[in-house]
Amino acid sequence: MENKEISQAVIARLPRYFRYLGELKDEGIERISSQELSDIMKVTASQIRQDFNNFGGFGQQGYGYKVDFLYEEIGRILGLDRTHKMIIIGAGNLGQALANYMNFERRGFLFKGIFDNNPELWGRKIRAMEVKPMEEMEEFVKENEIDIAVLTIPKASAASVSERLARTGIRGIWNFAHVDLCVPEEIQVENVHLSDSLMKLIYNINSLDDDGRK
Amino acid sequence: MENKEISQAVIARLPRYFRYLGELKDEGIERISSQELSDIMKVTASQIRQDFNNFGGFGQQGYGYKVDFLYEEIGRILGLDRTHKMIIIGAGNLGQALANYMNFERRGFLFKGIFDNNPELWGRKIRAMEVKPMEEMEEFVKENEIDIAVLTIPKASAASVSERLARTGIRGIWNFAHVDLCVPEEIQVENVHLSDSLMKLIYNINSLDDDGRK
DNA sequence: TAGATTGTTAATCGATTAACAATC
DNA sequence: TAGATTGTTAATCGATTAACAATC
Repeated sequence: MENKEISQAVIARLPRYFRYLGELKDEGIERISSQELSDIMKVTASQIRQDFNNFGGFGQQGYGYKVDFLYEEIGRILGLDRTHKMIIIGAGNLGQALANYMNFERRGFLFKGIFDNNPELWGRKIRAMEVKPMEEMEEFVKENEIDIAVLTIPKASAASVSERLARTGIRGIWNFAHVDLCVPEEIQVENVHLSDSLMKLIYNINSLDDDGRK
Repeated sequence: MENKEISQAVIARLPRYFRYLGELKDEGIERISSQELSDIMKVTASQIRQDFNNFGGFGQQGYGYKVDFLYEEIGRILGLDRTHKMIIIGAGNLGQALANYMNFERRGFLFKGIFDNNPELWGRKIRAMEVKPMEEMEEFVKENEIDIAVLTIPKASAASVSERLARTGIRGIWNFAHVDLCVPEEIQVENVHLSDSLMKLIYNINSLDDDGRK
C-alpha cells in the first residue's frame, strides 16, 4: 500500500478525521474545505492538508474535499474495508465489556472467541460465544485465522500469554494488561493503559488548580 | 506546585516511569542510573534525565537515583499522594467493568457512585454502590465533593451530560464516549477512544504486511 | 582523589505551521 | 477568466538526543 513510512502522529489522527467525516456525511454534507474542517476539529488547515497528502491528493483545488470520497479513502487507509477476526483473552469484566460492545462489529471487527483460565467461566455464554479454556487458544487461533488478540488479563500472566500468542501467527495484540509486552516485531502491539490515562488526568487537574488557569 | 508549563509528552511518560520504578522497588533494588533505566525501558538515558529534571534534581551525581525516593516523587507529581473521588456515569458493561477494577482504589481513586438513566438498573448493586438515576447526579457531585466523572455512556448523550457536569464544579472528566467534549477550560478532559486505538492497531498491522518488515 | 553519573546546555531531528505557486 | 483552495515547499517551533562541565 503505502511505503514511505508515515509517522505515528499522523496515523493517530486518522481515526478522528474518520469520525468527523462520518458525521459530516450523516448530516448530508457533500464537500468541505480544509479550512472548514479546521474550524470544526480545532486543528490547523495546514495540518489537515499535510496529513491527507501523506496518502495522495484527495482534494481538488478551488473546490475542497468530497466528504464521501475522503471518508471512504481514510477508511480504506485504516483498513476498515476488510474484516478482522479477534479473540478476547480474559473473560473478566473488561473482557466481557469489550465482547459486548456492538459498535466494533459495525467496523468489521469480529469477535470469534473468548478465553479464560478460570474453569468456573468455561461454557458461560457471552454473545453467542462460549468462554473457552486457555489451553484451546493456540489451536483456535490457527483454525480460525485470528488476526488480533485482545489481552484483558492481569499483568502477571500477560508475558507468558503473549509469548504463546507470538507462536500462533497472530498479527496484532490489543493490550489492556498493565505491562509492556515483549513480542517479535512482526506482531503489532497497541497498548491501552487505563491507569496511565487516569494518572495523566490527575496530573492535569492538579497542575491547573495551583495557578487557577493553566 | 510546578509553574513552568510541562509538555504533555513528558507527562504522558510519567506513569510509565512510575510503573517501572514500582517494579524495581518491589524487587528490592535501591539505586538505578539513567543508563540502567534506559536499558530496561528502551528510552534514551538523556530523555530520562531531561524528564526528571523538569521537576527538579532527583538524582545524585556519580550515584544515580534512589529508586524509593524517585518513585515517591513521581507519585507525588502525578498527584497519587492524594485521594480522588469519582463517579461513573453509565452503568453499562464498561462502566461496571471500571467500577469493579480494584486496582484503581489502591492508587487513591475512590468510586463514590454510579449513575444511569435506565430505570431497570436503579438500585442494582455494584461493589457496595447502588446504581442511581441520572437526576440525582448534580446533587450527589456537590454533596460528596466529587472530583472526577467517568463517562461511559453512548456518544449521543455525552454532550448534554458533560454540560450538566460542567455546572456542578467537577474538575475532570475521563471520557470513554466516542466524541470530543466541549467543556470550560477549567475542566480537564482525558479521552479514551477505544475504537480509535483499535483502528490504529489495524493500520499498523496492515502497513506491516505489505513489505514484510516495517 | 578518581570514577561515575547527574544536571544542563547545545545540536539535531522531526513535526507543525506558514506561505504560495499550481490548478480546478 | 477570476476566485478559491489544494498540494507542496520553506520556515518555525518543539521535542529528542548528544555532549560535557559540575559535583557527588
